[in-house]
Order: sequence, then C-alpha cells, then structure tokens
Amino acid sequence: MYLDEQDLRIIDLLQRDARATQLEMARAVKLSQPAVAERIRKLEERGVISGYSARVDAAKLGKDITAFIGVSIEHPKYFDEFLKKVLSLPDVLECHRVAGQDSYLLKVKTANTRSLDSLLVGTLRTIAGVTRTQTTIVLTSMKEDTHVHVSPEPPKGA
Amino acid sequence: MYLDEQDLRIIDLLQRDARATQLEMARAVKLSQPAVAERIRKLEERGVISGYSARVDAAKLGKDITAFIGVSIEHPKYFDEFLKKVLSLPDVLECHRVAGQDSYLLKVKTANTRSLDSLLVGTLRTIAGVTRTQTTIVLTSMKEDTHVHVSPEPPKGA
DNA sequence: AGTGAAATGATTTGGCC
DNA sequence: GGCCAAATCATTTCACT
Repeated sequence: MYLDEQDLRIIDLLQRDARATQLEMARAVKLSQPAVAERIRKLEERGVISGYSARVDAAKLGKDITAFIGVSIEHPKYFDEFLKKVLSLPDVLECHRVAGQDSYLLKVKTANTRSLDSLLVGTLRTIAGVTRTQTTIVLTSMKEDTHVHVSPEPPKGA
Repeated sequence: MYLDEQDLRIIDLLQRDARATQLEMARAVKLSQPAVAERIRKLEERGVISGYSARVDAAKLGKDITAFIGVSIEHPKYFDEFLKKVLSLPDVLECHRVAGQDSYLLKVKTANTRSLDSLLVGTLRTIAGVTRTQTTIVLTSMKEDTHVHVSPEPPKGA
C-alpha cells in the first residue's frame, strides 16, 4: 500500500472537505485536475477512501447525550447474540471488542437521560451473558473527529 | 429546530453517501431536485450539516492501533494546559471531558504499540497534573460510525 | 502516470406558481 | 416552499506524451 506525499495530501484535503473540487486539490498538490481525479479513483478502488459522509450536529438532531459504555459478558459463547442485538440499536455508533476488564466498549448518542436509562437497563442488561455495564457520560467534547492524521512526517507525540 | 420527515431522510442519505446526487435524493423523498438543493442549503446554514468528509481506512494509512485512554488530572487548574497539549496531538481523534473517575477520555489511532507507548509515557504522563492514565486497547471494531440515527420513528431500544 | 481540451453530468440560479 | 428550464460549474473521457 504505497501512498506518496500527493496521495496523503489529497486524503487530508478530502477528510477536511469532501466537497473540495478536484481543481482546488490539483492546485494544492501541483498536478492537473484529471491526475487528481485518477488518484482519487485509485484510492477508492484500493479502499483507502471507503466513502463520503455528511458531518451532522447530533445535538441539533435531538441527541443530547454522548456516553461510553463498557460491557462485561461472562462467557464468549454470548458474544454473537450480544453483537446481533447491539448492532441493531440505532443509538450505538461504535462497538469495539476490547482487551481488559470489559468485553466490549460502546459509544452511544442518545436523546436524553431517559433514553440512556432505557438503553442500559431496558436493553443491554437484558441481553444474555451481560453481567455488568459501566457508563461514562460525556460532559463536553473538545474534539470529536474521524479525521485520521496523514502526513509525510512522523506524528508529534509518537 | 424543526426538521420534517423529508429533511431527516435527506440527512440520512447524506450521512450514508455524501456523493448521492440531488436528483437521486429528490426521487427518494418525492421532491424536485431544486427543492432538495434548497433544503440542503438550509440544513448547512442552520448547522445541522456541518460539512462533508471522506471516510478513510486507518489501517491502510498505517494506524494499526485504536485505543481509548482515560486520563485523571489532579486539579481543574491543569485542564487548560492539558487540553492545549492534547488537542495538538495528531493521533488523538477525540477528547471528551467526562463525568466519573477520570477527567478526560481520549480516543486515539496510532501506528503501533511503540507509538502508543510513546504517546502515553512520553507525552501524556509528562503533562502537569496528570496522575493516571487508563488505556483500553481495541481488538476489533464491529462498528465505527459517526452516522447519527435519524428517523421519524423513535429509536429502537430507547 | 500525466496533460489539455471536449463531452457529460450535477448544481445553481432565475422566473413563476 | 416548490417547480421547470436555463446557465454555470465539476467531473469524466479522449487523444496524446
């Protein structure tokens, strides 16, 4: 998976603004506009770029609470059933299997404390094998990106 | 902030695929293409849609580790300095102030265990006021979206 | 791979209901 | 607010290096 500096720059620009025109990007990386189009096509083909999405303000859509929920499951035999149920819940934005005390870590955005309560007690705790949930409520998000850092230089602090 | 069913549908379509054409969306919501364009313009103006980004595959960009890091800070007087430093670290994708034992919860994507070690010990633990970090390593991500659920019906499990 | 120029396709604008 | 039709702008394709 070789990516040169111009590919990285294009990826960075598209993460910031997927509406940037190929002509603008072409100027930024000093290539012609069709060359940029061709590079983007290949990045999509190779799966480096997997799609494009609108960023939305969750609060303006009535999701006022963000929380992280650690879920302990007593035995791996329950994992499949747990995943099947959890992945169908619309307020669950992320579901990671993790190392450590908990089996899974979820990120949820939900309307309010009532809907969070319902998700925790009414839904998660009723799934077979779930022995414990540990919820961390977000007070303020200083940064909440998906923007993966790409740069020819090694990342700062790493 | 009133959003009708057609607005919600457009938001959903744009979260899935920001490249969907206005004509396609117009068919889906049974409006004309300029009507869709006008609704999108207003959603952007109101900040419901805050931008558009490319989704990228972090692993293909050499970020093989995802981790969540809880950071305890001994006194709020250290918060500003902590934020200033942490928000400048490119591998930190999210930084949330949270309720509970820890003061902050970070989500990071970093190259490997070495770069994670360097971030934890070389960077975070040297920031004034940081008394503890608690790292949860992600083994597999079953879902990792930003796609906020929008629908006229109440969310399932909430 | 890259380029410039032409063709195609999408969005924006204007006039009207 | 929404619609249709025209104009503008972006992307895709083509012939060539």
